[in-house]
Amino acid sequence: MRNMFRNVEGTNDLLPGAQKAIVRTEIWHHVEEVIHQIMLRYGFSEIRTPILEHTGLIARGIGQLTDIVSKEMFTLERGDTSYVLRPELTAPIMRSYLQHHLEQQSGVQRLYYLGPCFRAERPQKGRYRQFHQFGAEIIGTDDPRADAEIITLMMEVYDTFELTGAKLRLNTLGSAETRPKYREALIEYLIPFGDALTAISRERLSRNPLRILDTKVEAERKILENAPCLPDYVDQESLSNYESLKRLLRAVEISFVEDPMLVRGLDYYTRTAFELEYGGIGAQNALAGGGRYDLLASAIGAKNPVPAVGFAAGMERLILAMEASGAPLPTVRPFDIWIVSLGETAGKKAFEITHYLRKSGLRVGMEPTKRSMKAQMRLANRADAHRVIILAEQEMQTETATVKNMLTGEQKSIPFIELVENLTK
RNA sequence: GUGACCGUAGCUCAGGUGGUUAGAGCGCCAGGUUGUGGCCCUGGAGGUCGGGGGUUCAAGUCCCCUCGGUCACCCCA
Repeated sequence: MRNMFRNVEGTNDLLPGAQKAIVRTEIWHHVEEVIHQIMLRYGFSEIRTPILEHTGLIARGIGQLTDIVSKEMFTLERGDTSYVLRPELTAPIMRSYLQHHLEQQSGVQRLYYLGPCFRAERPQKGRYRQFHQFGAEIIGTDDPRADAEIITLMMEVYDTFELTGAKLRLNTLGSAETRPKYREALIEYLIPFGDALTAISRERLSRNPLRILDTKVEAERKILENAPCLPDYVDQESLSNYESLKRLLRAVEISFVEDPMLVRGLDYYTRTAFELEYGGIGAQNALAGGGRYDLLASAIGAKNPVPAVGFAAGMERLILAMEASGAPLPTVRPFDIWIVSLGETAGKKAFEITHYLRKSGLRVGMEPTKRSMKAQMRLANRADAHRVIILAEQEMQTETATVKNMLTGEQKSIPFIELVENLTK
């Protein structure tokens, strides 16, 4: 044990039958499958981009001064090129959209994704160095109906998993033109408090003052109660878009709370910003977040602006929340048949029968060992097999298989040639 | 990056003030049924007590260092 390698800090091995849902492969299969189905139903198509991207894309897309870029990236150098393990997927998807000229396709693009991301943060509950995000983007329109559609899609996922008690928070960040005005007003308001702010907030005051808004420090929250309100500084068009969005959400009975303090940690967001919050999965309580990012395309080199809106969600946090809330988790499909054999000739026959039963669609198990019948029966029982086929000397002589129903204990003999037909009917 | 707590069998954990061959439950394997599971009974395998150093006649137990884990700050999905 002591000298063995172990998985890298902040990463997880997913195992079959694991106790904790978050590392159990069966749960992941189920959750992924449901997400694919929902995305399909909402008219979104899957996009898969590489895990490796150029560092420059991420730095320019997400913003040089953001925490993600300034201290949380896994970068690797090779020759004189710098690569990064993607910390999120919105920038890579916009890169791919631009690179492949998806704007030339008819209509807006509805894309979704699901895959691993990497951030070099200190791991804790709900936060890992390799984690998995799924999300969706609507690229090519600034219509508030797209914003509403993204939010309804996101909510549909959590509804489907019967997760109740999540809180949707909503805000508008305004346009690229009005944001600086609010920024100045906020700085002006906060400067007199000087020492009352934490060191971190004082630092952010010059670099990224909006982030102070979602501080957890009680004293700072109190100071912020009378701070200038973001929506008051927002331009007329953003405001009317925001009103439209709220009307659309109310029309389809999506409940939300407006939170003028809500901001996002990535630079590319404008106008709509939202977050889905859930207590009970530790300090990392954001299940998903997103918003409009009309500036991203330009930031990474597009000639013309490309309006877009999307959400990103954490798989681990979703599973953690499902587990915490007692939402139903999938069970493992039991075996239809388990094959038990004694002796060499019966063993060969067992292999053959296993093969043909599997070809006919049944889930069939057997263990290629020479263990006792008792031991093999125990395995069958543990695999939750409905029926067991027993093959030993007697069966080989009569060319019939003994088939035992594990629920009733009842046994019958079935000739080898009728076996597949008999068991599949 | 900072801090707190925790590292004893595969898993969950017991092991007052340091003292003979380190324990339990679950799990695993085998036997109780010369070819039959679940329940029960019996037995067995499995541990350099995270690692290193120190104090001591004696350390799982005390001290130091180190590695690992968990949670929190921060940040965000």
